[in-house]
Amino acid sequence: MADDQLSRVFAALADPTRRDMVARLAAGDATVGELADPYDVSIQAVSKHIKVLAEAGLVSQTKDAQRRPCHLEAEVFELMTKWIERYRQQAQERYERLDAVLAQMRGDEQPNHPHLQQGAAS
Amino acid sequence: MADDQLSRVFAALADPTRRDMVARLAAGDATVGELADPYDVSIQAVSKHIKVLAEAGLVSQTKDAQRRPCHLEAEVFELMTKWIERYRQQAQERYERLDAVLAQMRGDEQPNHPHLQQGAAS
DNA sequence: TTTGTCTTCAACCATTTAGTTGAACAAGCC
DNA sequence: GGCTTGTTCAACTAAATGGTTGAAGACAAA
Repeated sequence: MADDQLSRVFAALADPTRRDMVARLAAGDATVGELADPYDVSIQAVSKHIKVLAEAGLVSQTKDAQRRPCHLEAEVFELMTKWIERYRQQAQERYERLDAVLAQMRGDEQPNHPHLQQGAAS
Repeated sequence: MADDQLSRVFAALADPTRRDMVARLAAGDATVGELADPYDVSIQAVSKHIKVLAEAGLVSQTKDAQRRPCHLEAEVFELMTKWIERYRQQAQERYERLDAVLAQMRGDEQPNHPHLQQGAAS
């Protein structure tokens, strides 16, 4: 997998177990053991999942005696939404532009949107 | 990998090459060959990437003679943003609640943390 | 019909991933 | 000190991923 953060975040959330853990953590911090409880896999496996989430910057861990409470880091979500929004919006605009062109082709002669340009991507 | 759509979408976007293709497609439809052009990998590899994006519902392909123009399907983005927003918001609220509790424990009149700028607790 | 272009399929290889078990480490409890 | 609890590390396995090359399918052009 690629080593940039966005890739790590998307990859981390591509696993339903890990998304589930994020959901759990959104409701409140939890230790590794507490997080592992609902699942039918070894605690080591859960520990690995948490490591993946942590390396993506989605959770942080602190120390409490032997325990390692996990905390959701919500800021990273913005990294994703920003990326998503950029292209969602761009696609939306393009769609609307196409719509205008279709309207024009349908015969109305408003000379308003003369340029349907498919430039190279950035 | 898990077989639910959300997993497929996240997994598809975990690859920078595929994110790049999405960016390209947001600017306009493109054939497989056109998409492959900027990259240093075989056209078959690109074809596979497109297949992954298509199976995630991010891209659709139509027919134009031998060509297979790819089109970005922006609706799927909403599936992601919905999931993300849910937990981002939840975590944010929890954070603010915690903040209020801390303020209360401090016994006092300063409702805000220094690092929590917005959302005056009321 | 033959040839060339665009794309996908199939088989293969190297690397990564998600899981396992067993051992180790660290801190509280007796 | 010696046990118990919570977590991680290490080594291993099976499956998935991203890449390759070669062949084949589908269509256009000659």
